[in-house]
Amino acid sequence: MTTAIWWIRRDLRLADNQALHAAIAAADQLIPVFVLDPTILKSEQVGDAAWRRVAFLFGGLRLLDAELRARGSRLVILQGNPTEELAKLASETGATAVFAEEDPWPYARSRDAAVATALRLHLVAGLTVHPPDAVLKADGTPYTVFTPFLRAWKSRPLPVPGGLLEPPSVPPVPQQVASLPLHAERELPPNALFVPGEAEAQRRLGIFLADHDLGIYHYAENRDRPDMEGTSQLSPYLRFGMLSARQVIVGALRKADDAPDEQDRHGADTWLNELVWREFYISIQAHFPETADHSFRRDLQAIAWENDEAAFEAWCAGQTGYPIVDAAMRQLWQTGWMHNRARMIVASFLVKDLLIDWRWGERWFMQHLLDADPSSNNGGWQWSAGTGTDATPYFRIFNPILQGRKHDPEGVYVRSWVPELAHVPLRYLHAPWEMPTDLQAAIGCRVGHDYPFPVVDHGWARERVLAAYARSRSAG
DNA sequence: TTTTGAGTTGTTCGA
DNA sequence: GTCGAACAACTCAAA
Repeated sequence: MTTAIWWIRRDLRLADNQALHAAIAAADQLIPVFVLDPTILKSEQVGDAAWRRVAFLFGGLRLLDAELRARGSRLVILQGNPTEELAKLASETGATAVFAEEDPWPYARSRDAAVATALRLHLVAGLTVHPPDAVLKADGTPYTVFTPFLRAWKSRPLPVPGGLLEPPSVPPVPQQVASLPLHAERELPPNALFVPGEAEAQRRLGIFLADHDLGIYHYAENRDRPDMEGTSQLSPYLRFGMLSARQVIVGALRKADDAPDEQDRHGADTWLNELVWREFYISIQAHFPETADHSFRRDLQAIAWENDEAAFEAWCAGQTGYPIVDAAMRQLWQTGWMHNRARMIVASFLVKDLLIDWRWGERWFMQHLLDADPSSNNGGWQWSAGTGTDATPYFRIFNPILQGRKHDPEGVYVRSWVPELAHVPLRYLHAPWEMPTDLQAAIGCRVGHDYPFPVVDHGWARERVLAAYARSRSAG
């Protein structure tokens, strides 16, 4: 009788789970384990900032437990240092091996290295369709520019072994193994935007892939409109592995192949590209772990950030006086999610307009986004800051007024998240300080009283950040 | 080794 | 209001 441990980390699913399959193939008894790691939970909890993520995770774990019980198994919850907890479990049960999905996040790698010194740890691919070492340049070094990476990625055959896509039957758990209860500080409200679980993830994927005005075929036209539900909103599910990258990418490729016309195919292609961006940033993190807390570009490591605490608080609270920025930050605070276009706008605003270190924004996103993934979040912030892998021209600075007018042309997004601006005429909605004072009084929205003045003048801030970047570049 | 083409997502200004 | 050019130079990838 051999016993194996399936160590679940960010792959909360039964279908298309290569680590689970490898574990099943190796053992007669299987112990599915999730270790509540204080290092992760603590670092994510500043105040109770991460309560929503924890609640989403715990909800997902409970549902995974229910799915396992329906198959005669169950989920074992442990708490503490993973090496100690797993070693203890292995000695109690006689488990001889641990199977887990590979994760290139620097903390995950050091954690796994520690576990591997104590136990036979098998790390199995699955976080991405193509593991970081599978997409390399001809000379064996990693890509650092997206487009060539995309070409190479697409030229690789898609590994789709048969049978993996269906949930497997799971061997039983030894009787004596104890599990801790899951108590979240706060539970997700019943009307939460995101309901956890593999079944919900599959349901949402099915809806996005179906033919309708807000589906994959219209993604290319709709994706930049935060006032519409034109994106898949699958990111929290990918983050916790309630869906596999392969399930999603196979879906996108099939829809691209089946597209009735060129425009539909373009929609599916555009969405696929976004998924390849995820793979790209995971590859970057695997090969350049130092970029987790440093600019990828060395010449931009010496920027003299302003780091004004009060300005940062205004940004966090959605009180900057720029409506599109405030709408987005309040959407994040209230739902744990933010539209992708809005992420770019608030990131550009924090870094370029407020001249605040991109790491501050990165941390805020990590704490509040349900989908916060170290690789994608870091890559996105470094891209916005212009410090990342794809050198964006230094002069690409978003104008929050123009971005608002362009991407929220009817003001629906701003009005739904910034209710004090609900009655501001569209003409002034993205620059309310330009409203005549008698109009402000008439509609009950006095700028400086009911809604803040801009924390910074965009034109002035633009010159300031250009100068700060120029100084760093000439110093480096 | 050298050369060549290209690089997610913009803004501003002046005609 | 619309349109095209300027905004710099640099690094990467591949031939």
